Amino acid sequence: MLRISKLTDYGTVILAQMATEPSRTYSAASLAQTVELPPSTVSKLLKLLSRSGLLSSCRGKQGGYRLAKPPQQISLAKVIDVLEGPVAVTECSQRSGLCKLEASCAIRRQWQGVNGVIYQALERVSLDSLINTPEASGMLGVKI
Amino acid sequence: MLRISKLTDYGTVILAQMATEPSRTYSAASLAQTVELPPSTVSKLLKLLSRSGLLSSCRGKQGGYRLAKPPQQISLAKVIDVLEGPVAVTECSQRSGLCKLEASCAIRRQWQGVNGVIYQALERVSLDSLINTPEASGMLGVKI
DNA sequence: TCATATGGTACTATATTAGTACTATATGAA
DNA sequence: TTCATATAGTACTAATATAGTACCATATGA
Repeated sequence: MLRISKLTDYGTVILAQMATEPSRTYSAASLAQTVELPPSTVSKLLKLLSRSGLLSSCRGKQGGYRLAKPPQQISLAKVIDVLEGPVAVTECSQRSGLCKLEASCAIRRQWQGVNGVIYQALERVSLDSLINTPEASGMLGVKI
Repeated sequence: MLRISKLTDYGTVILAQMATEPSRTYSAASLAQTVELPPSTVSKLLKLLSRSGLLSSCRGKQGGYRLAKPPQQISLAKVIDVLEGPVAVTECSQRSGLCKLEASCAIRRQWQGVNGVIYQALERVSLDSLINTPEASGMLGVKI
């Protein structure tokens, strides 16, 4: 499968929505309505994104969330990192000491190479390119 | 995280080991010993790999498993596909009808593009390159 | 002062993953 | 023929991770 979690997926949908009007402030409730997800789930995600600095927030009446940076400067790699931890295709590509096979493993370095390539691909995709690249084949300049 | 499962990871370790002597027949027990994993787990993986055609098997004395194809023809993408299902970074990149947001989702096509790039990277790595490319930076011809 | 909105935390339910055990079947050699 | 060896299939349990929800605290501005 090699899948990101549903919550991370939701997070990208929410951020992409916010990127359509980057200077606007969105309440959790209104975002939940537009992206058609449970308010509690959207709220949870917005809190996480805010705490990690991807969003800025304001409480009280007229409060809400907005992008802390321009959509060009927020990558999928960063979003994944914030919502589910660093991109690590295998245990050993995150940091050493996690996998007990490490010492005898013959292919650790190779997996790290693969991980690097995948990370780069995710880093090249910004919120901006997410909403302004209608063709899937236009992503990353690669034919699929 | 964006991680493959531990079992899939183990699978690549086992297959890489088998690729060092592609024509040899390995018993589950001997493989378990060399890769330092529980025999029952190794056995489970070998059964799965055999059933899906990546390995051929022979029962009885002197029996065991061997690669069904040359190491150059077995890719990480295929191994992942066999052990945990098709590479699908998001629900919607596997096939339509899985994600309820599909109709209104603005970024589905973009995720499919990202998925395609990742799939290609995994398809370019064969068991052969896994054991014959000591430098992580040599993987896929990309600097990391 | 009060409705609105985020901040933090804790909890529960569900799903997935990992690991193990057991029985059946095939092979080859003594 | 017998028996040790080895895979085939299945089912089960335990552990972990994920998803979803609820509650109360705190800040804001009309």
